[in-house]
Amino acid sequence: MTDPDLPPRPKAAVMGDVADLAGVSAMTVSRVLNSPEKVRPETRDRVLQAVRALGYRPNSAARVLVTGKSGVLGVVSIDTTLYGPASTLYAIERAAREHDYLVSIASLSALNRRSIEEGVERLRQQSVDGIIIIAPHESATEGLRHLPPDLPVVDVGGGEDVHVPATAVDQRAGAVRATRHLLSLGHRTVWHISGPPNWIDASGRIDGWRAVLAAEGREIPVPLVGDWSAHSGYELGKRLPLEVTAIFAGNDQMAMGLFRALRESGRRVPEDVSVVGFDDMPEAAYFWPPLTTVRQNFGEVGRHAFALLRDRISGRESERRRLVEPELVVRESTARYPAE
Amino acid sequence: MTDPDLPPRPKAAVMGDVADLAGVSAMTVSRVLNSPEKVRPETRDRVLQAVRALGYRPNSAARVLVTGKSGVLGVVSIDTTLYGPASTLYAIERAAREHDYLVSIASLSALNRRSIEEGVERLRQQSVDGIIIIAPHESATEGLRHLPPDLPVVDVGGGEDVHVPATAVDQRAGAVRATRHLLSLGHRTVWHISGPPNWIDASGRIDGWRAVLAAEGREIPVPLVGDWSAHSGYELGKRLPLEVTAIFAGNDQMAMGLFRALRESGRRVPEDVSVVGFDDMPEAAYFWPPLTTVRQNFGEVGRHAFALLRDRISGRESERRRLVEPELVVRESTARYPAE
DNA sequence: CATTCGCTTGACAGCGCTGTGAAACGTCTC
DNA sequence: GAGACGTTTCACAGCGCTGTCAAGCGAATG
Repeated sequence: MTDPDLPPRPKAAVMGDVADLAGVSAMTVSRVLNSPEKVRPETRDRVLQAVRALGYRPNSAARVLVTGKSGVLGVVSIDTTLYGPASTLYAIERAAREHDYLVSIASLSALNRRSIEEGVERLRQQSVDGIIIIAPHESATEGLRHLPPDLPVVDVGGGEDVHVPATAVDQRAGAVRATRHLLSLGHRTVWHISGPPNWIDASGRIDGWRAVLAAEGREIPVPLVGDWSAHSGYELGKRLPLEVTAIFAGNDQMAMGLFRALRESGRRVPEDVSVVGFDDMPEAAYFWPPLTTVRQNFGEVGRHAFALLRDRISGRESERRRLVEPELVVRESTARYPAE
Repeated sequence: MTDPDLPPRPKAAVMGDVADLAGVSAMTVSRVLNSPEKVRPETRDRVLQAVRALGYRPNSAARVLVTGKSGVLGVVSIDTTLYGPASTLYAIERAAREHDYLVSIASLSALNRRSIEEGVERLRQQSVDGIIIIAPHESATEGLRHLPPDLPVVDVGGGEDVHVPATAVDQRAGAVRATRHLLSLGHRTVWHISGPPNWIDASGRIDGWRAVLAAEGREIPVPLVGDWSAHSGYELGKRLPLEVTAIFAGNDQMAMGLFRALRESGRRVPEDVSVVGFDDMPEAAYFWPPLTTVRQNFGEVGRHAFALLRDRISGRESERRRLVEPELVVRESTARYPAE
């Protein structure tokens, strides 16, 4: 950091100042900073010394202006307060940092095509080198269709028909595992509390769940539609028919609300009803009872997203779509039925 | 968005192109974009039309180069996956968006002075107009001392002796309310499961809790030190002496882990033990039992932080430090003792 | 000893935008 | 009809950096 008790400070040093002090031309200073191997060691040291002496800090705007690369990437995301997006964003930021990229964020003001386009536009105006979109919602797929073709974009958690490189957790596979697990415990069928309509992961989970039930010839109950919140899990839980013995909740929060509803109606988990969640948020192991759930590796998703974007930016070819396998974590909210 | 099926596209239009098409000089185009009132309406319309026709998008780098303002602000934050930082960040981003600022993030790789300085430096290199620091940790206070003096910085949730404008939730007041609430229910004293050492909010909560007990002449138990996680709440809960009847947990997650430990040892909440949390995360109302807790309004904190930074950037004077009042939310995890 | 070669360095232009001062153009006044 | 004035527009310079191409230099070659 610069010395705090320096005199009034004339002005931040620029490349020319460094050049003068080192007795070289500006171009040489630029070279020292960008491709040091092209400068003779002694010159380089002299320049570096001048840089330190003046506390010189390259002006990124000037560099961007001439190179056209900003070293900044944008993330357009829905509510970054949600566990999934927050974790993904965090992983992206870490990966970006390792490769000397900075991350700018634009959160969505609404879930529609316009809002996505707006976010992209906002980032684009700040000349980001590329954009990652975290918006697992139908409307995003819509918005993605109308992107400027020259901008590297990577989609996270979107639908299958997205025409940009994409990565996501395999929601369907997760739902399949959850449902199979419940059936294997002896349950006749499995109910589902789903995420809200038009959310990609919500439909993926419904698909997987339904497919297993169909394949096994089980009765397929109507899914109860929640909004990801514990509150909705609670409300839907209160309306659950008495004969239900197994429930696959669309995420951990809804499972939590569900727990409370079941308890209030005198049903025990897992003795009377088994519950599986989705996400494996850090708290899931401390639910009562500890929640059996499907773990999504958001860290990996974030890292992939960044890697894909990097490939796109540098013009490299890369996979079109990369799925991350979810993992069933069995804890104590599921049990054999009927109990032995 | 630009038309996707345009021919190979010669090159993005620049201001000169717009000027030519509109039959004016570049300066006039610039004026239309920045201070439209200084341009005669007819000219303005002609320019605007040319802008649209060419899909012209101003080059921010060039603008930043000459004006020195980037319209980007940086946020240096600890783990943005935690509820508090995530919520604050989100609120900042929303406030920023409303005022046409973009937000870049730099998360901390470690909790120490170096790491903060690194984050600040990374953002500074991208010429952000100002920085908000979310790092409620002693080490941040350290790092804040060594900031470049010319950079507008606002601190969130830091200590009281920070010399930059700051905003925070009044942790002490929250702890006081939580502790008083428990005492008012008849509990002899209140135990505390605290956040980890050197976290500003952890110490604020300890202070408030201890102050109330001292003022009331109650026994002051040794605080049990956790790490904010449900896991630590659980582990500490297992070691809780039998005579404990009231606990003030440093956050909701630890309260959750604590619930499980209490339950496993056969103690009922709230009949045998009352528990108060801190944060009021959205799930707190669906704990079993629903958690009495102290609500922190992170949205307000984020908005204040942005407002303070804006004042600093524009050279306006503003408050030195602005506290947000927390609110006690009484639910069902606390009860009279002994029960009536 | 003159010539060539490879490495290192420098001068200059230009990236796209905005601030400055001055010119151009009415409009109004005497 | 000339002068004064306010408004609108323009030409030019320059923000700080990097790419290009040419010059400088010592070493190696014939």
